[in-house]
Formats: sequence, C-alpha cells, structure tokens
Amino acid sequence: MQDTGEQPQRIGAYDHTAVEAKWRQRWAEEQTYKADLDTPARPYYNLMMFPYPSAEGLHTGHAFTFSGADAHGRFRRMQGNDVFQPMGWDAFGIHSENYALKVGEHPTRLMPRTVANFKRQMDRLGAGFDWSHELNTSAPDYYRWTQWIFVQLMKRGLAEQKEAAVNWCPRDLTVLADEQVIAGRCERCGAVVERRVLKQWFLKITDYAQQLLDGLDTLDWSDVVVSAQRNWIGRSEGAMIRFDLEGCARGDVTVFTTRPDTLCGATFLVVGADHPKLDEFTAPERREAVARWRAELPADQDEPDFSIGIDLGSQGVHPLTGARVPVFAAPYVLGGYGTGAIMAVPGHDERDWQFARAHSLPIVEVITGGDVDDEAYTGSGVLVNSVEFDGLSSDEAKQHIVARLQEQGRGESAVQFRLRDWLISRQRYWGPPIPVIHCAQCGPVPVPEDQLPVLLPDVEDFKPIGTGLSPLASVEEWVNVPCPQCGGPGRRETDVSDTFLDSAWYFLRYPSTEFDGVPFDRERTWRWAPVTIYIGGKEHSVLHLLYARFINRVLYDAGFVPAQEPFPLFRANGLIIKDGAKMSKSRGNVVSPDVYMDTYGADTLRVYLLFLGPYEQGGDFRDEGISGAVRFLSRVWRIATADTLTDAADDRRERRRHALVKAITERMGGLRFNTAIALLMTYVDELTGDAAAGGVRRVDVETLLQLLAPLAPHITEELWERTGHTGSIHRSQWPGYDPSLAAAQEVTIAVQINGKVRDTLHVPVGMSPSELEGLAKRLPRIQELLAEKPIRKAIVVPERIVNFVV
RNA sequence: GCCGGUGUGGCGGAACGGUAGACGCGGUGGUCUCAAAAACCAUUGGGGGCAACCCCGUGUGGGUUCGAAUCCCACCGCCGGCACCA
Repeated sequence: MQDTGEQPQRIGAYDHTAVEAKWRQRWAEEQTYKADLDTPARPYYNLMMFPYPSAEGLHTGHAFTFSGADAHGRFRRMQGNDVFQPMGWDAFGIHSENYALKVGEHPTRLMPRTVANFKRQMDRLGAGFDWSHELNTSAPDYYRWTQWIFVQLMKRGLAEQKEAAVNWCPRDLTVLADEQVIAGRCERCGAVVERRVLKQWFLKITDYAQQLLDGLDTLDWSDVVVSAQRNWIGRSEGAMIRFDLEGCARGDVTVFTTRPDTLCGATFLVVGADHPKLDEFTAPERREAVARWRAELPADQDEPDFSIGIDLGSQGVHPLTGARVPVFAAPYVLGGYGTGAIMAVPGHDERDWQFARAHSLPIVEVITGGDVDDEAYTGSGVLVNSVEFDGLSSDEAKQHIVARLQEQGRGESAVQFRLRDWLISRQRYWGPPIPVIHCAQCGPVPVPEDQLPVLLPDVEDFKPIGTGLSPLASVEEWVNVPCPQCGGPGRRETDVSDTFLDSAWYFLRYPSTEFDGVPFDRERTWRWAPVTIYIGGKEHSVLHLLYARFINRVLYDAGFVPAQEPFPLFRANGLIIKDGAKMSKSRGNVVSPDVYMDTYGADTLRVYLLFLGPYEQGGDFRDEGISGAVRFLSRVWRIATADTLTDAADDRRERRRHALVKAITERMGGLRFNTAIALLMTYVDELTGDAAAGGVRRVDVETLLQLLAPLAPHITEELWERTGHTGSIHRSQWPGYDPSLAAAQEVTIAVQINGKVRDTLHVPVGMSPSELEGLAKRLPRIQELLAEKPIRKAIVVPERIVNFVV
C-alpha cells in the first residue's frame, strides 16, 4: 500500500516540496533549534527515545512519535523555554550487527550510511533537533564512557562475574538478559531460548530492587509502564524457614514461603531440578539415579507437568513438629528463585497439590475454608492441625509462627523479588568490549580509567562463533596484555556489553558531547538533569526504562548526577497500526513515511498522524484519512494568502481568538494533539466564513499560524514570512490570552424536566440561579409540559442546566 | 490466575457528573462544469411522524444521583504486561 497510486499533488498554490526544502535549509543555516546550554533562563530538556539506525530507515511509528514530541518541544520553545531537543543513534547492538552480517558488510562501514539516511528522514519530517549535540553509541568517544560506567559499577561491587543458568539464543549465538526473553523466545530473532550454565558478567540491579520499586511512586509516568515495572520487579513478602536435613551432605535447607501460616501443612520439600548443588541434597546412594533422571528431563514445555519429580532419598525435619518429610527434586520449582527450594503444602498450594496427588503424598488441611481432598484451598482462614496455633486466623498465624521460628533460630520474615540481576555479557562483536583484564594472580581487574576506551578491534570476520566466546577471543594480539595491577600475564575479557548499557545513560551525555575528559560535565548535568519530559515506546518498559533508572541511581549514589530518577515525567506514545494490526514486514502492511512526504508533504503527514487519535493511544493508519489533513492545510494556505486581511477591531472575534488560544495552550501542554487540531479546524472554518463575509482579521490569521506552527512547522513558517514577518515563527512568542476575554459571554443552557432536555435557554453568563429558574419556567414549551404539575424541586447550575423535578 | 488499559454512529474518534456523537474519513443531495476532478454548500446514530416533535441509544446486569459514557458493585469482550515466582 505504499504506492498511493496518485500523482504528487499540490495544496492549492502551496508547493510543499519547494517550501519544505527552503525552510529545512534555512533552519539549518540559522541554527533555529540550537539550545543555549550554559545560560538558559528556563531549561526544558525535551527527550525522545533515540532509534537504532536500521537499514529500513524511519518507519511510520517513528514519524508519529517524533511528530508529537517535536510539536511539544516547539510549543514549549515558543512559550519561552530554552528547549534542548537532541537526537542520536543507538548504533551498537545485535540488531545492527545482524543486518551487517546479512548484507555482508562491516558495521563500521554500513552504519554511517544508515545513520545518514535516518537523519535525512528526520530532517525531512521537520523535527527540530539540535544536531550540534548528536551522539553515536558506537563511537569511541561515547563508549569510552560506557566502559567507564562499567568500571564505576565494578568499583562499587555492582558488577560481578558469576556462574548461573542463563538464557542462550541458539541463533544469535549469545547469552541474553531475562528482560530480552519474551515468552521463552529471543527478543531480537524469535528463536526459542535455551538454558546454559555459564560464567557471565552481571550488574547487580537486584541490590536496587526495593529502591526501584519505591521510586515508581514518585514518577509521573504512563500507567502501563509503571504497572509493567512493578510486575517485573515482583516483590513478595513472607518468611525464610530452615529445615534440618538428614541423609545427605547438607545439614539444612532454607525455604522461602509467602504462607508461613501453612507451615504445619508442609508434608515434603522440593528442590529445583536445575539447582546448581542438587547433589548436596541427595542421599549418596541416590546420586547416580538422580543424575540420570536430570539428564533426561524434557525441555521446557508450554504446559507445566507437575507430576515430574524424583525422591532424593534424604529427609527434612519439620521445624515445628519434628516430623520427617521426604525431599524431592522437580522442575516445577525454580532453582533460581528464592533459595531454589520450597516447603510443599499440598493442601494450600495448587502446584504442590498436583505433585502430591501424582506421587501419593499426604495432603493435610491446616487452613479452613475449602475441601483439600478436591483441590488446594489457597485462600486464608482459620488454622487447624497446627499444634498450638490452632484457632488463629491466617494473618495472626503468620506473625506468631514467624516469631516462634525466630526464637528458635529457625526462621525470620523476608522479602523476595522476582527481578534478576542484569546479565550484560554478549558473545558478539558489535558492542563495547567489557573493560576487564583477567589475571591468574589478581582475578578480574578493571582497566584503569586513564586507559579507556578499550577500543573494539577492527576484525574482518566478526561472525559470532557459538562456542560461548566472542569473535574477539581469536584476536590474540589484542587479548594478551599485562595485568594492570601486578604486571603479570593477563587476558582481556572478550565479551562485549549489552546494547542496553549504552542506552542506559545516553541522556546524560547529550548536554556534554563536547567534553572530552568527562562523561558528563558537572555544571551542565546539574543544569539539565533530570530530563524534563521523556517520550517513547512502552515496549521498553522493563528494558531500557528500567535499566536507565538503575544506572542513574547508581550514578546518583556516587555523586555524579543530581537526581535519583532520570525521567520524572514519561509519556508512552501509542502504536500506529494498519488494517487492525501492528505494522511489520512479515505482514506486508508497513507504510513508509517517505512516500507520504513525497505525495503530501511532511506537514500533512504530521497533522494526519497526530489527528488519528490520542497521542498515548495511537491509531489506525488509513490512506483515505489523509485527505482531511490535506484539505485543512490548503484552507489555511488560502486564508493566510488572501488579499482581504483587515485590521478592523472586532470585540466578538477578539474574544473568540482568546478562547482559542486558551484551549490550544492547554491541549499542547497535555499532548492532546488530536483535539487541538480539531479546534484549529473549526477555527479555520470560521475564518473561511469571515473571508466570505468581507474580510479576515490579520491578528486572527497570525494567531492561527502560531498555534499551528508546532504541528505544521514548514507551511506556517512560509506563511509567517508571507504575512510580512521577519524572524522564524518558531522563535516567536506563543500568543497569550486574557482569561476574562477567553471566557464565554453567552451560554446556551439546557432546560430539563426530570433530567430530560426539553428546551434550551440562551443567556448571558453571570445570571443568578433564581433569574435562570424564572426564565426557564416562562419558556412556552416548558410551561406546556409542566402544565398543572407542581414543581417539587428545581436544580439550577449556572452556565450548565436548569432541571425541574416534578 | 494476578496487574494495567480499553469498550461510544459505517469508520477514526469528542465529551470538568450537566444538551452524547465535537473534529475528521466515508456516504447522500446540491452549486460550479460540456463532463469530470478539485473546491464550495447542505445533510448524515436508530426508529416513528406531513410537521411541531416523540421514543430508543455509549459492551451486559444492577446501584448511587435531580441528572451517569463518566462514580460504585458484579459480569462479558478486546489489547498489553507478568506467570510453575512458592
């Protein structure tokens, strides 16, 4: 559907191609959008998520996001803010590298072309970026500081190498963070992810779990994103309980439960089948059998099978009753969550119930409220079969039982998070090398800060090799370096870091791009952080937006940034869909903005996209719909170029103008572009009427152009010039309004009988309720309908309604 | 299952608890034209009526209120997040 089948058309006498090209050039020459970073009176950091420069170029979703965010920035600039609106390139990462592999060209050579294309399209859209602060995450003067951040994390004990069961993508041949696995598949390529036990670099985001959760309460963010982060962090409250073990190498095991009140219903223990130290829980004579069983476990299935499990032959000792309970291993318990082991309470947990049934284990009711012979009862109730705790409610019992355990040193209350540490190692080429040197004597040593960046070596064959090592491992002369600490033989870390580490701090770099010696200049940072408003996609809810909050908090704790939260105000823009589905290459419903900009011009596309629906909701792209935007802008052109502009004083029209300014100002501030455009359309209709009636007021046209300027920057700039103004409309002052003039003078109020509208009353504002009631009563229609019926009650809301209850 | 969002004409969508359907697309009729396109004007939720007007209508069922798309309760559908998390 990219070919609209129509010839490029002109909007009346408006040649969008020539006009848009003229102003693109003029704005670049005059640096219209360059921000004053050092002496701003009212700094306004207008940030939008930077793209990775794909070869396909800007898509319609980008055009939508940038049109809205740019309109908002332009509005704030005209309001007198010093708007800083930078843009850059998330150029490192698997996505760019995979494309380079596909076309067989080195990413260092490919990337400049894709970047240039993106930049061309953004400029064409009329996005007013301050290009003097452009950045590129794959440039050494950027990733030098990404590496520096890694070193700071290491120094603070927040980066560590550890062995764990991790996600391995068999197609991209690298490990992935939990956040990059969507429903068991690689976020990038869609391949089913495998589990591998590997030693990898992790950033300890879990140390900040509580802070990241609490911080959400301070943020003005779209609900979806807050809720997604809250779910992802996944806090649960409960208790750690220690069971002594018999018949195996370990003396005891601690389990986490959110239901300590059900402790007396624990009839067995289960250790995760993937627990790294399963052997320690196993009776020596069972080890061989358990190892065999483990090796033959089926891969992860969609439908969990709670019957799979094996008796480890050891015994747990119940901390309250002293009863001996069997210990099992089963895949339904996760080795990586909590302590990797649970107490099973089949009477009151669905999964434990199913496992108990399958293995003929006892099911004991300890909470009243259900029938545990039929199914697990997971609600709360009153305790039974629970030694001296019988008769307590679940809530009371939780406290009493934990207190008892604590006295005996067998347990304590505890909080668990679902959030895992952030795995940042990637066995790939196109990223910043992790700045570490491994030394046999000193262990992993960070590269000294004055030796950063660790340059990514220029490797011709950058294909991932799939051995669990990055292609960098084969560059011997690069790998072998002396240990910075002892001078002995050392080997460089050969993995690169996750691209999300690059983007976790880019907003701090923009204001300081010209500083070589620091990642971000202190004065600049204190002036420009935190970001005033951040706009982007919600698909980054638990990726970029979470990582950036984490890194920013670490930098705050280290004294490098002035605020704990990087983005106090975030708005998620909606999705542009087409034919009811998300645009995607595989569906063949991708719409290229270039085609529409060719045919109708950038302003028309911007207005059309923003008019489609609420900005935070998005909308359905339909080819026919764009004609509304075409007609609207052509009417604007006609009105502003008419030779009948007058300077006549006109009280009614002046009031109308003030009311419009007030309404548009409110909507532009709240990103309600669709209703702002609707109001402007109505206004243009009225001005068209004025023109037919003899003349349009110059001031009305000027106001129209200014209010429309953020949305349609080229055509308004051209008309601004044609109506005799010098200087950019985008640097002009946003029209003000007098609230008393903006307020309506006359209102039409509804007259209701029993809540049903029966007539209307057109009156000046400010009438008293009794006057209104009197006027309403005297309306012929109302008299007729009221007839002889007595009025039981009259409700009068001035400027709204009169309602007679009979 | 839990969490968040959402449900309004043929379609996209408007609507501080106060005249539901702004604005736009599409449709219909008209003006202009030899004709068409463009442009402009009128009309366009459903039903009834010659008309003035009347009735019905915001996913479903209840409730609060003089008055509910809007608030409350219980459902249903759709979209998104989490999900063997103990």
